Amino acid sequence: MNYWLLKSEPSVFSIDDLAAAPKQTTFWEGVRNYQARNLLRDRFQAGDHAFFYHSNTKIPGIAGVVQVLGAGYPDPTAVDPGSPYFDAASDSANPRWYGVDVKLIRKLDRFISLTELKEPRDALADLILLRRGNRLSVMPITTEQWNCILGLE
DNA sequence: GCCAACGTTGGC
DNA sequence: GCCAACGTTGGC
Repeated sequence: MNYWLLKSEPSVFSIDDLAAAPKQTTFWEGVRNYQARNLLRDRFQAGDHAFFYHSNTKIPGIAGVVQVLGAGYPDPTAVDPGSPYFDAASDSANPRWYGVDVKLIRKLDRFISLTELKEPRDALADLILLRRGNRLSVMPITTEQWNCILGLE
């Protein structure tokens, strides 16, 4: 059982989009960064939990909690020429990009903004999200960090 | 919209 | 393998 944080731009796919999706489930597609890919491919397991983070928006922050439904598997959008995530250099016989299925557990009662997460707090001092220059869109969260953030809610 | 920080590409 | 150029991310 692992904890993660998944970033999404709400203008592309928001927590409300997930809430409105069939079975409140979606394939987490379009991740095109190798470090994030390695996590999706090698570390994600059924039953893991993740925060749904809204990035690149007016008030960035954590909007909800999702459950990982299974291990990562190849991202079909990588080999779909019609997809905005198409990667001409990828190859379905030797997949380069991975994603996972996730299901909404719940929207947070109270949105936790990045500003609030940045308030000095020992438990979140090492949160990857807060590292200077961090751009990872899929990152691990420790149990302590997870509990601390849920405690803020 | 700006731009700092970062990742990737490709010439050499 | 180096590194300049370029493209992207994402907070502000």
